[in-house]
Amino acid sequence: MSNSKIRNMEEFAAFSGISRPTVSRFFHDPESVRQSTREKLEQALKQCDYRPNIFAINQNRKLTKNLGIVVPYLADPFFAEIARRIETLVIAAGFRPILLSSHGDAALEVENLNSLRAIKPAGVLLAPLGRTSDRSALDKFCADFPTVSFDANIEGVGGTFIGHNNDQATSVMIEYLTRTGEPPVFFEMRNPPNPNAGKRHKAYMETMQQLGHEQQIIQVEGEGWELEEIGYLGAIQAIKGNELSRSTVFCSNDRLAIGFLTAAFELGARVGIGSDCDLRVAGHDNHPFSRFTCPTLTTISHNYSAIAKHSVDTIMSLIESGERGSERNTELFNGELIMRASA
Amino acid sequence: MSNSKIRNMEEFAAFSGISRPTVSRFFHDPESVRQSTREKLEQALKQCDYRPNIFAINQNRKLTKNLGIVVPYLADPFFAEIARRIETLVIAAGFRPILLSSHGDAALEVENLNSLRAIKPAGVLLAPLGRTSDRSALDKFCADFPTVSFDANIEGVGGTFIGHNNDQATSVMIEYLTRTGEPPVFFEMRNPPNPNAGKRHKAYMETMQQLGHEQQIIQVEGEGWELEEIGYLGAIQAIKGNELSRSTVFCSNDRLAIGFLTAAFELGARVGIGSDCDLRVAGHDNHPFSRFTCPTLTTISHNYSAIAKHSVDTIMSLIESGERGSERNTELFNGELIMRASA
DNA sequence: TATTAAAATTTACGCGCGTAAAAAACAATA
DNA sequence: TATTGTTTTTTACGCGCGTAAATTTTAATA
Repeated sequence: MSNSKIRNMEEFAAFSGISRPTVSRFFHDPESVRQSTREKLEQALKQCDYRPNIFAINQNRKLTKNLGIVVPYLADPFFAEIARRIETLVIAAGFRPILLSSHGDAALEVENLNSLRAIKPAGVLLAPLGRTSDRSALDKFCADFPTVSFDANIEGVGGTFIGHNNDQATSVMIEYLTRTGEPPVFFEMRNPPNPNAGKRHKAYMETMQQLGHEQQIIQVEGEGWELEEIGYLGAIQAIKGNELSRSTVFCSNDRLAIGFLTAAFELGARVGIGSDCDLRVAGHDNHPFSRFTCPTLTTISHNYSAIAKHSVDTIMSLIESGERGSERNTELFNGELIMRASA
Repeated sequence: MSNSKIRNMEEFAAFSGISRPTVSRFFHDPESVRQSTREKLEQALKQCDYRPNIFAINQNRKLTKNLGIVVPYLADPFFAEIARRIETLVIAAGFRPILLSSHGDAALEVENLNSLRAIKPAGVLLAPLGRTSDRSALDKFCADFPTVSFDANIEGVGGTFIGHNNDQATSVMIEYLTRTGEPPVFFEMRNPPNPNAGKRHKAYMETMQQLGHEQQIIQVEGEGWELEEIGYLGAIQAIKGNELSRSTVFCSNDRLAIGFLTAAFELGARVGIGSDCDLRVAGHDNHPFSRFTCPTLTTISHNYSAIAKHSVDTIMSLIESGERGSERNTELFNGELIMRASA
């Protein structure tokens, strides 16, 4: 490599012997220049490590290559996992992912969207907080930028929603639990932060009714995203207080279930599918940690890869078409029963 | 709010009745303009929602307000947790955090640093991958930007390192385990991805020798960051193969310990501190999930808040002083014993 | 009121690149 | 070789803002 004192595109153009506008086109899309020109430029690139200034690019282009990803709580491995998959796909599509977490805070969610405004994203993949979200702020944002929402569905927000089929998943789990034992009690938060909880509640009620079983719901108190702790405290109370009419428990999500297992273990209740067990506990999500609970957690998995892929594909086609995705589509992917030791 | 068709600083200056250079100074530092001027501008801001174009700002300022944060594996709740704390502090300091995860991949780590180069960060907080990192790439980066490394210490990389005192933490745990029972066997990966593992190994050897106890180390196979799985498989083998010379196990980190607990549970080995238990298992890190394992995991906690705060403080003072932090300082924070049920 | 220091304004230039229009060079046909 | 369509070059402007220098206004002091 020669002395790499190339400071801008002007100098690089001079160095490579190609005019600056052509160089500019080359960096925008290498296929848009003649092959012989492309080879010259690639050759020149090897001899000095010039990179176009990203700020100057974004300032002047109407369409940036920035793609915002907003998740409600990145410290939750579930979101970390799906964000990781999405990031990878976004990079592969030639875009720059900007990953932001709302840390469970509605004000920060709005702040994140404002941050994104400033970098003129080509599109945004948004997993909203849900109940606590500032709807009008989300609405405004979706009107200004191509947005695809995933995971949490807030009615009317965003063009397309890509998510998990809570109805199907819930009914599959109930049927499995019933066939292998008895219908479950449903264990959930009274005020869940995430909208999926409401769907699962409804699905439980309907499925149980269809199957002709009595519904029982245990709603635990607690606010925020410390779901394991909330599940733990609620389970202690439910078990100690003999609130469970049956010995099979279907938790609204895996994090609550993890807390439930901790409580059961502490109280000496044996959890598992065997006849020597006191309780069966199932979860929902296939949380990355559910493989390592004691006992391992029977759960329903999201179709992570399909949701990630479809979300990215959708936002890409929205970006290409130049639309906002005004007509509201909803695409749901079925869950998959993961049979483990806990139920 | 009046019609907010303000498109740039020029128009906003006209709207507010203040000259553009003064407006520019105001956005850079509100304290740098006279109070009466400040009030006028704040008033104007309420009537239209103008924001300076961040690309134009960064293009023209030599010093941006961008602060890069690079972690090796964001899907690990440990890093998610520390990243969350750091992000919050960075925002409070008036900087824009850019959080990047290397997803356990050395090539992506280099790619992340290149991405950061493009946005001319004022400084970077870097938790390197460790063993697999491209040292020369990291070195180059640190020479070009003020960098503070945290969590994983690669000798000679970066100016200042802020981390966890593995020596102190390890010896505290060994002493605790010994006093309440017997000295531990050490359970670790043969090829750990993270440099802390090496320090802990060394600290175990030295402390055991000092206390006059026989050292026993179990090294499990496996590559990558799926630590729970690696710990699980290794524990199955160790327990089944009767490889444990003592019944007290000190795992190199909590994620391995979580896998160990899963294995022990599956094999019917009772883990806990009581005399009716077969095994005692301790971890290291106070991983967010260690409170919810079965049994809950006795561990040594990092001083998360101190490490986060000190890392941010250090990079801020580096940025202010305009130095690269060439002299190599190392600051370690002591761990804290967290006594739970597993040991 | 005169003096002085501080703050704001005016004017003007530059950052690094996108992009449009016209002219020139090139490649592929007839 | 002439013709035609494609690619590149030349020229020129603009994006939105930082920033420097000189000037004017304002506020604080004597």
